[in-house]
Order: sequence, then C-alpha cells, then structure tokens
Amino acid sequence: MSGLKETKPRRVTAQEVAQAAGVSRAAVSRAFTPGAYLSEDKKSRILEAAQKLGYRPNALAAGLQRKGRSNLVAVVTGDIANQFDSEIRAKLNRGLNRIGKWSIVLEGPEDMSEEKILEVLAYPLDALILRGGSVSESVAFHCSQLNIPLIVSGRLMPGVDSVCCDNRQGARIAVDQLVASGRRNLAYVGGLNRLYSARERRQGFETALAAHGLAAVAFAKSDYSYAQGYEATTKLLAENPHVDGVFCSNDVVAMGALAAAQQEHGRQVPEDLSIVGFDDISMASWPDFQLSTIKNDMDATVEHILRLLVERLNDEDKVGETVVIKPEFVPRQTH
Amino acid sequence: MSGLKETKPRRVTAQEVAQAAGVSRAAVSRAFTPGAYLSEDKKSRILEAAQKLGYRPNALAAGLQRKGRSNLVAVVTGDIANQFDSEIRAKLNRGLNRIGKWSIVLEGPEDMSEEKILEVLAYPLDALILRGGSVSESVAFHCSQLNIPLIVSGRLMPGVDSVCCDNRQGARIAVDQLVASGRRNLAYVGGLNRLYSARERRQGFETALAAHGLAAVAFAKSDYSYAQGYEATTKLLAENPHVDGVFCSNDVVAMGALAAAQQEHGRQVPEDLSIVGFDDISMASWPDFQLSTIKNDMDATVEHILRLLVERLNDEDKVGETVVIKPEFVPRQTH
DNA sequence: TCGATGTGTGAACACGTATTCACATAGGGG
DNA sequence: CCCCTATGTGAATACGTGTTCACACATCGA
Repeated sequence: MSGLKETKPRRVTAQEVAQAAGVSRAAVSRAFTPGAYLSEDKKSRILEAAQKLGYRPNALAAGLQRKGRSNLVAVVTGDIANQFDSEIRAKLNRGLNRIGKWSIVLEGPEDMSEEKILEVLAYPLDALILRGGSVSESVAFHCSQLNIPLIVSGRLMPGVDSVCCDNRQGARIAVDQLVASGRRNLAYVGGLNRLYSARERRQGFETALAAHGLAAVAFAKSDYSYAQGYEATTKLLAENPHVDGVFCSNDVVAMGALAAAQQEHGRQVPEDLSIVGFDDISMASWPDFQLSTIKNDMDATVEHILRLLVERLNDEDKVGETVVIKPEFVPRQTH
Repeated sequence: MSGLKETKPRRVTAQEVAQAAGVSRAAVSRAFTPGAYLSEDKKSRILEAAQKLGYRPNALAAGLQRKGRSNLVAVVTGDIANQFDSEIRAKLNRGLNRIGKWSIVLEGPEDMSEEKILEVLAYPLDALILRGGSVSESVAFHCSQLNIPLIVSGRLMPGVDSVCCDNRQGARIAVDQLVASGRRNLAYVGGLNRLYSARERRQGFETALAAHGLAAVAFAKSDYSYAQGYEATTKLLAENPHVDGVFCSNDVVAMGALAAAQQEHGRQVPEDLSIVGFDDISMASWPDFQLSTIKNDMDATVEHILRLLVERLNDEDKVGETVVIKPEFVPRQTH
C-alpha cells in the first residue's frame, strides 16, 4: 500500500558532498583537482565529508569534458592458445596501468569478429591497440574517422604507429644457425596463413635457404597450437625421414614438434634433429623443453608501444612511426 | 600570423548528424534506439547521414543517463605465471563480451596494490569481479559504498556472490587416489600462504591423510610457479628419499615437480613416484606432461559467474549467493 | 589612499546522450 | 461535427563532472 517502489540507489555525487560540507559544488571538484585554488581548511573539510560519504569522482562524467580523456585503451589480441600473445598482453596491460590507462581487453579470434571490435569504438577511447595481425584495414579507417589513435603491433601498417619484430631476419638467423652446424635438409612448420607473422617467417625461411643455395625439404601447416605442431611434425617426419632440422613458426609449435620427434619417431634432439622455435616465451626455458629459439623481445615491444602511445597523446598530428624490433638467437638444448 | 591554432578535432556528435539529415537531435537518438517512435524514411535518412559522417553514439555519455549502464566490468586477477588464472580470465572475458559487457582487466599481483583496484572504481562499473584470493575485504566495503556489484571467485566471501571450487574436497580426492594405489609416504608442495586456495588445499590434504590414519612426510613451499615447484621438489626429494607420492598445489607446480623428480633424481613416474596436480590446465594434457590432476572446472565457474552477474543486474537487492564447484580426478600418466 | 596583483569562491556552462513532456497530426467511431 | 487513441516530433531536461567567468577580498608597493 505505502509506495514501496524505491528508486535505484545512486552513486554519491559531488553535489551531496558539497551540501554535507557546506560548500559549493565547484569547491568539491577543486578539492580533487591538484593545483586548484582552494583554502587548506576547506579542502580538508571537503575530503573528510567525501571520505565519510564514500564519494569518488565519476570518471565517465570527467571523460566527457571538452579536454577530458577517458583513460580507456582497448587492446585487441589473439587467442590464449598462443602463449606469446598471452604473455605480451599481460606485460602491456601492466604497462598501461603504470601510465594511468585502463585496458579493455578483446581477445579472439573465434568470437572476435571485426564487428565486435567496431562496437568497442562506441567508447571515446584514448587509443586502440591491435596486437597480432589478423584484423582488417577497415578498423583503421573507422578509428581515424572517430579520431581514436591506433597503434599496431605484430604487423606493419603504413602511416600508422607500428611496432613489429623483424620476422624475416629472425627466420634468416635461424636458418644461418642451422646451416652453420651442418644441417642441410630443413623443413618448416608454419602457422595460419592469414597471420602476418606466419607469412613473413615462412618467406624469410625460404629466402635465407636460397641464399645458402638450398631449398626447403618440406612445409607443414599448423594453427600456432601445440596439438597441431605435434600432429604436423609427426606426419612431416614420417614422409621425410631425412629431415635434420625443423624451423617452427613459434615456440608452442616447436614444443609440439619436439614431443612428436622424440615420442613418435624416437629422434634424438639435437644430435639427430635440430629444432628452432620463434618468440622465446617463458616456457621455452623450462627444463622440459630447453628450446633453442629466436627471441621476439616482449619488453622492448611493450616499451615502444607505450612510448608511441604517450607521444601520440601529446601530439595528435605527429606522423606515424614504425619501430622494428631486432630478433636474436637464444641457444639452448634443441640446437 | 593567421590564427593557426586549431581546436582538437572532436568526435562526430548527434547534433551534427541531425543538422546533416535535417532533423532534430532527438530524432537521431531515436534512430539508434530500438523500439522508439520514428518514421521509416526519416530513420533511414538519419542512418545514411550517420554512416557518411562516421557517427557512433558515445557510450560514455549514454552511460551517464539516469538508468544507463556503462557496460564496463572490471576483472581483477592474478599473475600470468599462473596458467589457470590466465586461462579462466580469457574464458571469462569472452563470456562477458557475449553478454554485451566489456572487461577492464587488472592483473597482478606485484604491481596490483589494493589502491590500484580502488582507483578503477572511479568508473561507474556494472560490476567488479575478483578472481583469485589475495585481495582484502576492504575492496568489498568500497564496492558496496559505491553501489557497484561485487562477484568473487576463487574464494568464498560471506554475503557476497561467490563461485569457488571445493578445494578441500579436491585435495581429499587426490589423497584418496594416492592411498588407494598403495602410496603411504606423501608430501605436499604448496603455494603462497596468503592465497586462499593454497591454504584450503593444504588443509584438505592434512585432513584427508588423517582420515586414513596417516601423516604427511613433508611440506614444501612454492609461489605457484614452475621454477619454485622444480626447486622445492628437488630439495624435498633429497631430504626425504622415501616419499612415494607428491600432491601439488597446482598444475604448474606439479610440472616443475615432475621435471625435478625425473631429471634431478632419476625417479620413474608413476612407477616410482606419483604426482598429482590441481586445476587441469590445458597444458596438463600435453604429451610432455600427461599430468594426473584434479579438475577445477573453468567452464562451469565462468558460467556461474556470468549467471550471478546477470541476476544481480536484474535484481539489485537479491541475497548474495554462493556456488561451490565440485572437483574431480582426471587420471593420466603421473599417477 | 590608490592601483595592481594574487588568492579564493560560487554561478554558469559545456560535454553528448536518452528520455520525458507537450504538442501536433491523422484516423476512426459515434 | 466531436471525442478518443495512436503515432510522430521537437523542445527541454537530467546525468555528474571540470573549467571558465565574474567578482570579492586581502596584501603589497608607491
């Protein structure tokens, strides 16, 4: 009978704090703005009232201001199955937090249609970071239309801030290492063809082989996963028993290849067969694997992404910069 | 000389679309609101103009409305070193996207001071999800003060929506399995004591042993990482050579233990020594490990978290619910 | 004393949207 | 013709904040 329908309890607002402290609403705002004119006693009185009421400035409303920033950054990345993506995303996340940004994480790829990416552009993001290379160019178009800075990593996009490992040189280093120790019958276990990195590494592999006057014995495909690395290598070695060196498109595939070579074919690694991966994820150094690999420097990549982001926020009209990360060989027990 | 200082280009606004289409600003808003009164031709004219100008409703401004939601959910989780946290966070992320929410990811713990968590409460979040159990109760207090729904997983919090595996029963199942196959000299390699799950698993281990009239031979500590699992087990077996079964606080630790047992002590697993992990992360089924473990059902956990979230958003005053996930034994090659 | 400078303060506005309100128009039944 | 309902529509408002504007007041140098 009595009107029980109550309104949803709202968040405490600056107006209420002002009322409680007996000051104007503007004063409350100033109390939370460093460097604003406000007498010391009034400020402490306001902060005390805010504390008591549990007030906290609403970041959404603040982000709506003329020169306000939302401090939100969307990070689009690949699947968890790819340990490298997972590790670098975590590092990037911490870095963003360190500079006062919050990351909205979109990870796919199966559920990550391009449409889903465009949906997140409804938020006035400080930036969109594309990690990994399977998304189309139209995302870049919509970003520029909405004045949302775009930073790409894992591939190069002309005119756009990009940070990317030199995949071809990485492949060349791997081939040089393999050839230098006498391997002549080399095979490649690749990744998904739609991925920029997988394509580049394959091309670098072929080019480097040709420079030595060699040709690849075989190519196998995978999806950058352990399971398919295992399966592909099992088949590869069955059909090409004379292969003495395998270059894998990433570390997880290389781990699958290692297990397949040892367990399915009884091969001795590295005496009998060399295996080289790509990325140098943290698991590569585990005693189980001791994987020789090409280091794809995550810390340097994250560092440069953050630098480009900060510089872009300071200068909207800066010309797009491209950063190439140099890969290097990490010798362990599989070569 | 000529005033070159241009204003920062803004995002296209509904006002500009209205002007371009020759309608009122309200009409533009209605064009993007399903079920609002708007003639068909006017709607299509507006959508066309919006398309041309690259307009997209600003989610921040929309979230500021009286009954609006930000559709932002903060997810606080543990370190990447913990594969389980990493995998379940990814699944949770996809689930949230599926129901139209965006996740702001905070992952620690080293950089993840409690203060940092409180900072993100500046946003009017639809909910805060705490995954993993190292954060204090004061976060819950601030959430309730700000009317931000809280969902906890990985630990139980009275009166708060919680989803958690029955860690003690999981440990009991592991002990029962080990004892049933004749193991009598059991040891435990634990995790960080500040983690709820690690404490519960240890207590479950002791209780279950006592129920069999046994006592633990030894306890070793780790930080839930592979490296410390390896190191702790190396030392453990050196000091207690008669140990014939090791229960590990999680799978990554168990993998470290497995490598240590085989490589440092030449033990045959499982003939000579049984090893049981906890969580059943995806790597546990890799041929390298074939780890026998206790399944900590991620899909069920995520499912329940999402359900609790939806129900909470529909009914602010619903009483806090607790969901306990049943663990089960997954036999593989290490026991 | 006067003007200039520096400090403190509240009123007002802008940000971009969804929604309410008031009003128009049209159509149908009496 | 009039009343009533259904359907469109624009003006106005609320959302919560940071910041500008105008003004008051005190201090200081001349």
